[in-house]
Amino acid sequence: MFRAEAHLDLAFQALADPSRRAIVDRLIQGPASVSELAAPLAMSLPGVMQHLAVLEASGLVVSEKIGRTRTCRIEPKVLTQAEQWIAERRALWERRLDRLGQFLDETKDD
Amino acid sequence: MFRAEAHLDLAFQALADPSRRAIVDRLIQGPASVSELAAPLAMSLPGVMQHLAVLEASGLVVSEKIGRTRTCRIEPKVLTQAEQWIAERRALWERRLDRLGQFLDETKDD
DNA sequence: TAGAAACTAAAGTATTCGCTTAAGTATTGT
DNA sequence: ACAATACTTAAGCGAATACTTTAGTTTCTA
Repeated sequence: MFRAEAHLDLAFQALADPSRRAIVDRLIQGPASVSELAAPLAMSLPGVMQHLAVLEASGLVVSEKIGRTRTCRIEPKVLTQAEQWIAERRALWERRLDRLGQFLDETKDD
Repeated sequence: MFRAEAHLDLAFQALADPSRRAIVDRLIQGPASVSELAAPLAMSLPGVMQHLAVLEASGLVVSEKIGRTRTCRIEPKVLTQAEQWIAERRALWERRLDRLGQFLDETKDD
């Protein structure tokens, strides 16, 4: 059974962890190696690798290995999809509030 | 130890589950009781309650019990904060691409 | 006032998550 | 060739998740 929104599960799940958001933050500045990403995190290298695996599975990050170093970079498409899911809901919510306010205005003289 | 971004952990974590996103989707249309939220979900009522607890803990949803029914509604503030976290990163990424393109333009005549 | 309705609390379970340490495998510099 | 560098794999472990069933409590309604 396939769900169309399954990629949003992975994206939001990936963003739910502060270490992974820190990695995204770093990669926003530009590509980085695994060790560069690991340096500021109080964690073993395999721990960082596992976070990277989650980020890659979600499509937020892509990487390529050249020689002995793997270079990671942001793939903004999924970031945009997650943003849009929220933006659409917020827009719907605001539109509903508008209709509600309009209704109250129209019926306030009774 | 308190982290300023801890509420983002909870917000993204809450949004990472399809049942919880379905609840948010429903509440965007307007307030609903627990049973109304549970009806479309293939899950026991306590299961739905647990999802609601996660949503309330994240601040995405608030609820109030009147008589024997609890009415839930969306609280859009946290939704907006999550959206903004992503929007800021995407903006930074695009700004970086712009600078990169500009640099390449300025140095292309060699 | 008895019973149905709407939720709530508690406990159990299988799976997943976020780490760890230990032991690899390639690549690269001397 | 040898050692250092940069990652990778595997296994293990405690805590958190996502449910379940069972057994309540409170509040309405006939």
